[in-house]
Amino acid sequence: MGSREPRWLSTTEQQTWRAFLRGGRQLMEALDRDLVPYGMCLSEYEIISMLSEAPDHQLRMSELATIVVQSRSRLTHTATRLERRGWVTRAPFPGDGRGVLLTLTEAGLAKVIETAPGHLASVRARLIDQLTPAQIKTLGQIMTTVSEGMEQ
Amino acid sequence: MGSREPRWLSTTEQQTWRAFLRGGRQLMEALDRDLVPYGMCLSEYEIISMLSEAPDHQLRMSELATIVVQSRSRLTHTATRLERRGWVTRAPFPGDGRGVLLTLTEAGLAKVIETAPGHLASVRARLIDQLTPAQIKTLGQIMTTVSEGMEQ
DNA sequence: GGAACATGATTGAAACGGCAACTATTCCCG
DNA sequence: CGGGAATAGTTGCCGTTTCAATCATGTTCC
Repeated sequence: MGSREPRWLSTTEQQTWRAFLRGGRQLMEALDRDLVPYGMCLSEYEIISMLSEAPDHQLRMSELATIVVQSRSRLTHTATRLERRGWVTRAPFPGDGRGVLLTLTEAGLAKVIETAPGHLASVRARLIDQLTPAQIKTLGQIMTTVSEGMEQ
Repeated sequence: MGSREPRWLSTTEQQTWRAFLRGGRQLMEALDRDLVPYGMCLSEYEIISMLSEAPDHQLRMSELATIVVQSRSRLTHTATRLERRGWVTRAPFPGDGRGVLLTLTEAGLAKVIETAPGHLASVRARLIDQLTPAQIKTLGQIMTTVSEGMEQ
């Protein structure tokens, strides 16, 4: 039944898709590079940054994994590394013996505070300040749509 | 001189940035997952796909690395893997003894042709078909701007 | 209550990617 | 022309990520 010929992308669609791929890769790479002087990469910063905003600076592993879009296994490994650096600690999750609560330490919070301005400047320079307010708003709508279309 | 207080992101700016991070990660992850049945990941598909569009199905390593935004080292490793699967071959680059020309094999081309429709459907379902034509156009402009701001 | 199933997290091994060192070639310029 | 600098690519090592298997706890339902 379904046509065997796929619906190819129009010129505009293809340009958009290619620009998204290339631009996205370049952006992530640059943000990672900008974090090297602080001794971490973006995915690690995301973790301690999310923790710093959470109530009591703590989140359950599974919830955190969902927020930062990482596999449970990856978060386990990364959390172990962050723990070794003294930025987070593990504790049993109250009320559910399966859960683990990840908590930001004083040193971890200090690291977030130290890193945030530089990272923020990086995001501004490479993304936000390159766009008009209208583009920023549209980009937010687009990526929210994409994201929502992906949750299950 | 420069203010010590950074210019924080406005609510809209922050929402956009977070949605971009999350949505981008989710999208890339989904596209990778959709390629598993074909025995490759997105970054590998990009390589053989670009080769399939190039004159004589061949490109110089350095040029290809720039196009797909991968480090030379990474491309070397990946090319070796693709070579082992019989999808590409290496040859000296004519006219420049330092260069290496990567060529798509018959089998490699067949693999691209086999994979393209499914991958295309994936990009459509998860990104393109979720957006209005106006959004698609704007997204293209945005990501082109971001990309151009990053060259050099 | 307990068997079957689902969920949360960890583990170890293998695959992948980044970095720095290295080789080979080409370019630049006196 | 020749020596130093730049460019292209590879290599080995090591840190990171994935994958499948595992363990522990929770939930469901007869």
